[in-house]
Amino acid sequence: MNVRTLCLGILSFRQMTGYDIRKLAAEGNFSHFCEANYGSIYPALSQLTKDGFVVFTDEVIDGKPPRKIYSITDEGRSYLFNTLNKQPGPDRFKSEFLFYSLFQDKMSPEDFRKLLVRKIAETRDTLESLEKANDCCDHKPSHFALGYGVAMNKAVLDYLKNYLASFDPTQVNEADNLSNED
Amino acid sequence: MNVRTLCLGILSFRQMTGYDIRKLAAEGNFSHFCEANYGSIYPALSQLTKDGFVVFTDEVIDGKPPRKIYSITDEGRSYLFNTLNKQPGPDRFKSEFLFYSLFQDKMSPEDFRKLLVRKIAETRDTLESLEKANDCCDHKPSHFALGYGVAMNKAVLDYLKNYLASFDPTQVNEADNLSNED
DNA sequence: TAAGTGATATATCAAATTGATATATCACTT
DNA sequence: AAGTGATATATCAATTTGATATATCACTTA
Repeated sequence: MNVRTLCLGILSFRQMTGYDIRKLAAEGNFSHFCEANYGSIYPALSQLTKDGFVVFTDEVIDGKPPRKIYSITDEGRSYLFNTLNKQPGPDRFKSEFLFYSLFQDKMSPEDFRKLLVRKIAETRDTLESLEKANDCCDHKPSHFALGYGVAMNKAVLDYLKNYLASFDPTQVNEADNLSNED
Repeated sequence: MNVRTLCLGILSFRQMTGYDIRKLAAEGNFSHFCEANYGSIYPALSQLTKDGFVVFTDEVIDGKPPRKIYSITDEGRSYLFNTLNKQPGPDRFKSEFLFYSLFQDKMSPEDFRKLLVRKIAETRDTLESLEKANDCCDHKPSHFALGYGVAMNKAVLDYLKNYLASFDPTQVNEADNLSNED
């Protein structure tokens, strides 16, 4: 699935700017199962416009910077649902943290413990953000995806906490004082 | 983390060919937390050779196709461990399946059920492969990474099974007859 | 024994994507 | 008045993907 389909999918919910799409796809709760940046979103929107799958209106309000508000067309909608009839590709999971963990025995125990503590804090933040989104959101299909993320991150958090406990039983709650924003 | 660091890390365990690296990084149990293809691995190995971080010997055995066997150098090792001292980037998770699931209410229940059943089979296969690798492997740090994958996939499998049950209680075990290889 | 299939192995390349950066306006605080 | 951070569009080098080309070897099958 490419960024064009991603944009089309997001625009099928409501019209918005490229900036909005990027926020959903790189920071918002969409970002937990897809990703995209300006460098791929803006070209994708140009291509989709050329193909007639989206249209945009130039919003020029005096005293405000101009925006392009994109909406999906009927052709875009049928192209999207056609794509959705194909088999989805496999999930992709990449973890630099796990790669680092392979060299655990080449680091000082102290360094690896720090890595663990940081990861626990990061996972807890992700989990909280997903749970919060799940509470707020009233779009039923989104609950399924958010719940998937919650289940996954809960399992990971448990796993990491147990490992930290076995690693150094006195320090289990240190991650409580660390936020992702550091 | 780029493919150069990935290659360096893999070569720090033992010398091997580009083909071997690709197998580990795209099909083997490494593939569960990092990914790479020929198109990035071979250029990476060229660059690493130019930088003096790896060296290769041309293995020319008569009656066998020639191979380039890459090994990490001392400079490569210190460059690697230097990289490993930096903070790892966040985990990345992308799921075309979850993106599709957002349009659940735009599909027939039958189509979405098929998607679910397939995903359950896929997850079960991944889980089995990780558990098997965990049993065979005697490299301690790898157990941590494999266990992480096991925990994650177990949670996902449970979640999907429960959802399928609530979706259609009579069909929970249908996924048992489906393998990933279809 | 000849043909075919699948694994091993290196390599390249167009297309897609990332990650960073440039530019500019607006809202808000200091 | 200056500075910070959010909004917004856009571009681009570097990286990566995904596909393909080429060739050999091991194995099975006809």
